[in-house]
Amino acid sequence: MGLQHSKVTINDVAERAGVSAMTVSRVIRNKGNIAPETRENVKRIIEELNYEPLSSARNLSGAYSRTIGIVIPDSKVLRQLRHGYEYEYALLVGSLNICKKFDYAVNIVEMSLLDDPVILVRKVLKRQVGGFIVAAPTTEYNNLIRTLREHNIIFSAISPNESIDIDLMVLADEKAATFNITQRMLELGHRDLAFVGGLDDHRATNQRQAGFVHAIQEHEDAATIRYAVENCDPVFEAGYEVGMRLLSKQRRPSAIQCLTDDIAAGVMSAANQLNIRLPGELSIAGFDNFGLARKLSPALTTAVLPAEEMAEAATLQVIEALEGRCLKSTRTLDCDVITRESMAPRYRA
Amino acid sequence: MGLQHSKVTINDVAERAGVSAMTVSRVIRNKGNIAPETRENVKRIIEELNYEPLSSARNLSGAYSRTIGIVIPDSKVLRQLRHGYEYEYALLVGSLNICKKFDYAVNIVEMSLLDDPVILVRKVLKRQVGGFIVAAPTTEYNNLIRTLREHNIIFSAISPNESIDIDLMVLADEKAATFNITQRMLELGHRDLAFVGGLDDHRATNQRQAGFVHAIQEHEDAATIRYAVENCDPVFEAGYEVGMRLLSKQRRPSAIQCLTDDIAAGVMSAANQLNIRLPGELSIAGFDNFGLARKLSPALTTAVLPAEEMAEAATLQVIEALEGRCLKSTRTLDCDVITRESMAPRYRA
DNA sequence: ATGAAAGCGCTAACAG
DNA sequence: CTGTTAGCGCTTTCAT
Repeated sequence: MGLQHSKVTINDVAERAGVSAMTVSRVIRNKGNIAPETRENVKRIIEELNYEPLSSARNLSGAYSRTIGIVIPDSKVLRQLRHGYEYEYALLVGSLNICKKFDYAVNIVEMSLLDDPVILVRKVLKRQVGGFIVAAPTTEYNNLIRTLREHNIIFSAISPNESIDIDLMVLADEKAATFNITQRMLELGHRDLAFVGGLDDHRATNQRQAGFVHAIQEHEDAATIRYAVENCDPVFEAGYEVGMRLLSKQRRPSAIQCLTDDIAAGVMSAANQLNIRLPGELSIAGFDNFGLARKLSPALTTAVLPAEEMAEAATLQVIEALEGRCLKSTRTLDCDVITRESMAPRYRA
Repeated sequence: MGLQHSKVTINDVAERAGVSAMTVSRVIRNKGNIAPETRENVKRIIEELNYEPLSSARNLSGAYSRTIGIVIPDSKVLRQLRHGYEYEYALLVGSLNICKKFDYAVNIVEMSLLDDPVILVRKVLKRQVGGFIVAAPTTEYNNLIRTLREHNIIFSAISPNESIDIDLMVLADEKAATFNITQRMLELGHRDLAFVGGLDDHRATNQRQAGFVHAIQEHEDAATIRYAVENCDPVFEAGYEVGMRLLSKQRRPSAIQCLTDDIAAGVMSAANQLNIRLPGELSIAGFDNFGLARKLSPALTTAVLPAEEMAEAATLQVIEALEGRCLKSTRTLDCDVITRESMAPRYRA
C-alpha cells in the first residue's frame, strides 16, 4: 500500500554510518557521551536518509511517552452550551504549536461530568499520553483533578479556581482587564452600571467581576454610582434574557460589562429589540475576543483572553515536568483590552 | 510515577483465562473462529482486569495503523484569514466522534501551502497515521492531493473542487440551499439582488453562486430581475468593503445572499454604518451557521454547512477503506436552511 | 565512547 | 478452533 512510513529504520542509519543502532539512538536523544565526529556523521546520515524515529517503537520500548492529552468538555456539552468552539480550538492550536517544536503529539480527550475520571484516565494513558492539560471549564471537574493528583500524573491547569493547590498552572490577569474597562466607562460619565454573567466558583467569574467592582469602589464618586451584578450562564441566550430584564426597567444601566462576548451579543440583541441605540444610549463591553467581538455592530470593546498563549505555556510546563526539569510553576499572562465602537459617553436625554 | 497505563497486558488476560495470548488477540479484534464459550470467558476476564490494548504495541506489530490524520490549514493561515476556528473544530469533533466508536485516534496535521507535502506526509506517516481526511480549503493544495494519490495513501476529501477524481469524497448540497434562500427572497418581492463572496475554483463558491443564479434564472420574472455577483475573500473585512461599495450606490440591492456568515456580518456592519435598516431596507442571508449567525442582530437567516457530520462521514469512509471494506464512495449531505430575522419583504419607500 | 543482548506488548504466519 | 514462533523499531541494561 504505497508509501508506508518510509521504512528507514535506526538500523539503516547505523549501518550506513558504520556504528551501532545504540549510537544512533544516543545521537537522536542527545544522551550519553558521543565523540563529536561520530555525532556529526550520524546526523548527516539521518538527514540523507530522511530518517524519523517511529513513535510507537519509542513508546513501546519504555521511554517516557511523548504525547500530551488535552482535556476538553465533551462536544455534546459544548453543543449544549452553544458558545462555539473558538476557545477550544485556540487551546488546541497553542498546544500544537509547542508540541510541534518539541516533537510531541497532542491527544484530545473529551470528557463530560458523567465520565468516571479513573476509567477515562486509564484509557487515555493506554494511548501513551504522558501528561495532561486541563483547561477551564474542565478544571471544575473536581474528581478529574483529584484522580490526576492521587496518581501523580503530570498535568497543568489553565485557569483553575483558587481553592485547590496545583503544581502547574497558567492564569490570566482577567481582573486587571475588567478593571480597566470599567474605569473607562466611569470616565465616560456612566454612573449606572451592570455586570452580566457569572458562574459560582469559576475563576473567570471571580476575577472579571472583581475587576468591575473594584473599579467602581475605587472611584472618587463611588458613593453615587449604582451598579448591579447579575449571574447567568456564559451564553448568548442568557445574555439576551438578562438584557431584556435589565433594559426594560424604568431606570436602566447606561453601561454594561459582560462576562463574555457571547453574553454581550445577547445583551446587544436585547437592546436592538428594545430600540435602544448602541452605543449612544448604552455602552457595552465583553470579554474573550474570539472572533465574534469585531463582527458585531457596533464592534465590541473587549478584553483578550489569550487562550492560545495560555495553552502554549501550559504545554511547555507539562513538557518541562515530563522531562524532569521543572515540577512546579505558575504563569500569569496579561489580557489586553481592545477598544472598538461599543462604548460612548453617557447619553443625556 | 504513579498510575502508568495499568500494566495489564494481553498475557495477563491470557494466563487468567487459561488460553494463549493469540486467542485473546483474536477476541479483541473479532477475528478468526473462536468457540463462543472461550470468547465469553475471555471477554469477562478483560472486563475484570480492565484490560486495554496498548496502541503502540498494536501499531508496531504490523497491524494497520489505527490513527487518522486530519489536514487543516496551519493556524498561522487561519489567523490570517481571521474567520475563527469554528469550522475546523467542528471537523475535528466529527472525526473524533467516529474514531472513538471504532477505537481509532485522531492526529491533527497542520499544513500551509509552503509545506512540502512529501516531507509532511512522510513525517506524519511516521506517527502511524494510516489514512487522511483532507478538508476544504486544504483540498485546494493540489500537490498534497497529488502526493497522496501517487503514493496510494487512503484519504477522504471534504468538499474538493470538481476537477479531480477522488476515491473517497464527502460533499454537501450547497447549491440547493442557496437556491431555496434566493427563491424565498424573490417571493418576498426582491428584484434587485446581489451575491457577495467567492474564490475561484472552490467548490463552495461554485455551488453557492450557482444556486443563487439558478433561482433567479428560473423565476417567471427573470427578465426584470437585476443581480450582481461580487467575488471576495470569505472574511468579515471583505464583506464590509464590498458591502460599503454596493450599498453606497444610488441603486442598491434590496437583498444580498452572502457566501458565508462572516461576509454577511461584514455587510451588516456596512449597512449599519450607512444607516440602512435591517431587515426593513435590506434583507441578508449567509451560509455556514457556525454560531455567529444567531448572535448577530437581526439574527441571520442562513444555510447549515454540516461540517461535523461531513467529517463523520469522511472518517467512516477512511476507516472502511483502511479495513479493506470499501475503497470508493461519495456521500452528499443536505444543507438545511435556518430562517431567522434577517429577511423581510421588499421595502417600498 | 561504543556495542550486544534482551525485551517492551502485540499480531502475522504458520502449524496442528 | 487454538497455540507457537518470530519479529515490528526502539531503548534499557550491562559490558567493554
